[in-house]
Amino acid sequence: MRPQKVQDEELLNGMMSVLRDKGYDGVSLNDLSRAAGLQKASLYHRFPGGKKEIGQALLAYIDLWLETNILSVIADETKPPEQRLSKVLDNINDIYEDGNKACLMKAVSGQIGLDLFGDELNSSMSKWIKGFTDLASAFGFDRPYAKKLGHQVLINIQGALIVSKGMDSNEYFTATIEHIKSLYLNK
Amino acid sequence: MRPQKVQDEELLNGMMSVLRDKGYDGVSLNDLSRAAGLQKASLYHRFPGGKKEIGQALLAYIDLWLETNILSVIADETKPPEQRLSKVLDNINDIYEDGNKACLMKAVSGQIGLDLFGDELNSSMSKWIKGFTDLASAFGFDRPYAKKLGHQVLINIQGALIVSKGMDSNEYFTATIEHIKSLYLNK
DNA sequence: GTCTATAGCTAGATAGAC
DNA sequence: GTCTATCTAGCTATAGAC
Repeated sequence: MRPQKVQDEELLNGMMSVLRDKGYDGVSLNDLSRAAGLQKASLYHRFPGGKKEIGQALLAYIDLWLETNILSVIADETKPPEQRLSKVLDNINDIYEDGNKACLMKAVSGQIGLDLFGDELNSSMSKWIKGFTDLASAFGFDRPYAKKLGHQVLINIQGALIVSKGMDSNEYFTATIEHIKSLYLNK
Repeated sequence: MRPQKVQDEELLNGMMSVLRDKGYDGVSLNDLSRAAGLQKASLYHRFPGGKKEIGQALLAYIDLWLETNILSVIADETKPPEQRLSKVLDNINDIYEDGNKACLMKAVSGQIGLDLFGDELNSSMSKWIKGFTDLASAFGFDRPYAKKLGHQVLINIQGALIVSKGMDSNEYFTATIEHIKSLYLNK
């Protein structure tokens, strides 16, 4: 077996970046190939299903990030809820590079992306919402209000990323993270 | 002068719909041509600059909608602020079809769209924010809080549209419109 | 497993008839 | 002003050498 020139993680990270920047429709296999450090034909060896399979792999990769950096942190009942909130918001700042980097979910939310990845997108969003709903419950909010908070976290983050891009300033994202924190802390 | 087969408004409305659905990168001139009811070459007669000029025309068309249906409503001091709020939220529900239709600003918020239309996008978003900031001032909120509300309206609408698409349910959008209303009314 | 080369197609854009 | 026909470049995807 000839060894892989580029390991899975490095390859996925490179392609993830360019897919988030350009969106599923805007990114080409040449873009992905360059970002991965492999020729197009080699990408097809790793992902026989082509562009669609690459999209699925990246959505699965983000889903793993979500489980590790959001859901498992929230579910860790050995830590106080304030500490869990602080940690997940730090992780969110990291992955979105303080608001300068777009979200993969947005990148696949066009008509074609919904056709190809609708189920995966729905699943990831449901997990975000459920996680932040559970966190609100851990803070002691009643169930209806906890659900409202869960929705609002995802909505605010997605909206703040779009507005930060459009206004060419991450102040909107930064303020939104603080706003989310205050929603949980100001009882 | 041979008469136009399709009038400007009809043509722009058709192209606007498909551009919002597919995004700037995802929409083709064939798509736009079909939606406009004109052949590709005829589109180039109307818009010599091609796809880019069509994007600019549609952004200008939305800007006109924004002035008419949001900004001028908010600026109408002959009506009480509660009535202006109610009217602009109705108009927002209309243009986004109760959360089932994507936003043009999101459709051009990818890397290529930002390159081509960054200034126009920034200008439109600034107007949204300023409008809803002014509306908050009319409700009597102090300036810092009014600015915060202005940001939050745009962020919440953009986020709610993405989440509604991803979750395949407009309940998030509908709840967000109600949430925005409550932010202004609950002093 | 990776590569070069290329097939087959569709994209955006243009030429020229009417 | 609109149309059919076409150009070139880029796209996704594949073939086959190493």
